[in-house]
Amino acid sequence: MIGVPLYMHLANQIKEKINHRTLKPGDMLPSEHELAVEYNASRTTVRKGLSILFSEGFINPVPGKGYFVKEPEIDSYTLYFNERSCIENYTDEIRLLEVKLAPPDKLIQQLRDTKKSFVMIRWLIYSNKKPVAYDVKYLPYDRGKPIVEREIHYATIPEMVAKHQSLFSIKKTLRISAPKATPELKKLLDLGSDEPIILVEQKFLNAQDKLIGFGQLYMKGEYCNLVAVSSYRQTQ
Amino acid sequence: MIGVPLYMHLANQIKEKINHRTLKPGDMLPSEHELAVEYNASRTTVRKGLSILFSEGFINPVPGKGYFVKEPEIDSYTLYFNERSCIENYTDEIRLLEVKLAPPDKLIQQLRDTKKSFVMIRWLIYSNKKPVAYDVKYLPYDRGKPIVEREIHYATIPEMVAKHQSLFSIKKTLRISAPKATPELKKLLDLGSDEPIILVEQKFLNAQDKLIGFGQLYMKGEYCNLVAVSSYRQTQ
DNA sequence: TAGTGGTCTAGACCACTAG
DNA sequence: TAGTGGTCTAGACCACTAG
Repeated sequence: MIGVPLYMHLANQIKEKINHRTLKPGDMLPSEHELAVEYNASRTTVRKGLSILFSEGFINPVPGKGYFVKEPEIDSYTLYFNERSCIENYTDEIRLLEVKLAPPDKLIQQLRDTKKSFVMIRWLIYSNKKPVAYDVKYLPYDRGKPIVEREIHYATIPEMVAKHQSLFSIKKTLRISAPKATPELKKLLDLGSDEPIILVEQKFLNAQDKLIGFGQLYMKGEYCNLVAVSSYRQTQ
Repeated sequence: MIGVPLYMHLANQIKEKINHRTLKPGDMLPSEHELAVEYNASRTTVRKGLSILFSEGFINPVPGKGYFVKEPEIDSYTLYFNERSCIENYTDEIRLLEVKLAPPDKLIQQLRDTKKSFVMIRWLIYSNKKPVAYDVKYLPYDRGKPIVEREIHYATIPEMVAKHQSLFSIKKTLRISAPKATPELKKLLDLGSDEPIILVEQKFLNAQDKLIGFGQLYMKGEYCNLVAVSSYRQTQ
């Protein structure tokens, strides 16, 4: 145990007790004072160890009472997604279909809470000369700023808005579904009759709740890679 | 600003500077000492504020150098999933199809790193008297423990293993795909010719990397609800 | 060598809880 | 009233960085 700080040692020991069910959800931990005596540590050091367990979701402090073991967050997963990594391994070409002012779509009407104009950009993504995904993005259109740059390289929505926008404190939503293919989509992706597609819709709001980007990525089922893993809250 | 602790005030101010791009990714923050002078606070209090910004993913400390603003984690989402909430709103009945020892499936062979036996449990989930989802679960089979209890109520994998297992420090994986429907599936779910399905596969490993549960949930596309949101690391 | 963050102590005062 | 966690201070000693 050389080199392990005292607060980390304390955190690990308690974590192990929780994993081994010596401490169960709802149980109260020894008080900060008791732990300080047990580990021959100052109260400050004990608190540092406990704050780790708190930030990793193991315990909850209740002022005036004590620390309690939480219920584990079993339903929570972390999903990493962007338009490129979701299909990139398979692609060999990306073709820009169109850049234009967003049409008065039903969908876009709903999204447009501001009076801002939006640009619609459509791409087709190819693998082995065959289309495998169809990407539609809607981005706010500023008169002053040119949209030509957006035509040059394929990019994710965050990459496209990064120049005018901080990407901290952004609210994101991602919706995954398997819609029936429309005739247009069947033509674009050259779909077989039974061929399933996955649709991933992205929505980005800034800290002031203004829409800064919306995207729809339609992928042939077999080219789509969506994996989520344990929410791993590690402090160290 | 009454009632806001000093460390929180400091954290909020710096957070705002990062959001407003006064501080940009890669920039170095003032040193702990400088911040202590600026906020008329002790170094301990400054460190507490900075530790919040660290745990929320805004900054990274580099020993001997200083604190640096991180790149925002734009691709990371939080997804809440369990078998019930993903379709529950639509269901009116859940029928147990079968409980038996897991067959020597290709799939199961791969998963079985241990010599343990597995039970297979199959369910059909109905809405409006029509099947909308098909659920297959594989759970470790202990000779000593009865599996009858597993037949009675429909439950999620974590709920089923919770009695013999701590749910802390579990490794979970979730894979989302849209496979072509097999003839068996078409029959079970009474699928139309073009009707898309979504498959969510869950895998649970315990802290010792032993498989403690595997599940496949096939849903009719229109009954499936999969939404992920910003990974919101809030300390307060 | 001066400056940085990392660990740790021993204390103070506070609001809240529960008998 | 005794015990709990929450906030905060002023200090010590350390390893590491970079000129």
